[in-house]
Amino acid sequence: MAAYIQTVMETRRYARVLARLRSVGLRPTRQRLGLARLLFDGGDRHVTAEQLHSEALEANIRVSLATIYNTLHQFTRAGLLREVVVDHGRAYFDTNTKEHHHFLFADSGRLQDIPSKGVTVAGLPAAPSGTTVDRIEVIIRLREHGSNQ
Amino acid sequence: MAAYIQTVMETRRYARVLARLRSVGLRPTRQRLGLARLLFDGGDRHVTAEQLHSEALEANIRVSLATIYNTLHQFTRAGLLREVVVDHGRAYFDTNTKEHHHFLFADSGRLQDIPSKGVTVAGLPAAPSGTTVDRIEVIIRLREHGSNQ
DNA sequence: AAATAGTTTTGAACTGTTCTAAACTATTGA
DNA sequence: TCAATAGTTTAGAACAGTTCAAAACTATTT
Repeated sequence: MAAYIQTVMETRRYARVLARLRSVGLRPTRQRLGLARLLFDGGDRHVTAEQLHSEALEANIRVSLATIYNTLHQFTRAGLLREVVVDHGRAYFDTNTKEHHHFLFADSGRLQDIPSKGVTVAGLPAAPSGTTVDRIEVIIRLREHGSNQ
Repeated sequence: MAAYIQTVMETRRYARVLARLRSVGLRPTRQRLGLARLLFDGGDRHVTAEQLHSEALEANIRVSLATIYNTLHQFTRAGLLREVVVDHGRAYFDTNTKEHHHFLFADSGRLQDIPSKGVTVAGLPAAPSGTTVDRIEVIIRLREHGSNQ
């Protein structure tokens, strides 16, 4: 019985992911389905391309790194992900696409959503003429104690 | 007379830059003096390593790119510069080391200080235990009109 | 089932940055 | 003033993350 329920759930998930890809005009290929499952099944998360790649391989989803990059960018363009800018040329992709901000653990480079809903940025000047605000990113850079410098 | 005044001013500037380097314990080498002049004579500015390198060459300050990187990091460690994090692994160094924020022109990658003094971030949660806030960075990502996509 | 349009792959290329070891230079103190 | 030293600079190789190009493959359309 447990196995049966498991199967039903899998089918549901599959259908959901599939619909999601269709709705943004991306063919539901084996790779994209697999990656979407890793990204969107479960809570919000942040991944780098490299991280997602190893996860995929561990989960027996055979994908090249180039496809990881393609897919992350396609998903981002489709609004399914949001790219977050952090140091040393490492891009994070965040499954939480709502306006929100981040803690950055400086030493480890790890990124974490800021839970509070109440964060606001006040006193901003108008966007320079000829431009519009795309989005506001607040990064709170943290220093971890113990392992100083 | 004009030439004389010019000379006096140059001497002053030189002395100031030199004192600055000494005060942070860096030997005033030809390269560091030259770069410091480019960075700190005149208003606040943002540069990438590459930019500063070409500027230096144009100004007949012969420096290797490796030294540019070394110097930018040394100056940053000494609190003379502040590193600002922007996309695609391009680091900007900002001569304005006071707490302030940035406009990022998405298309060109150009960075601009936010003039307003009044910007505040409210409603932040406490730093996770074991960490302290190093600094808060607000980046307002702008889309430029006309050249869409 | 064939034609097509879109996707994936490998591997090379590219960019920004760091590293290494040798050459060089400012500082110290005899 | 000169030699010893400690710190600095350099060229070039190495590296990491990312993008690109072209051929092989696959979903979709007919």
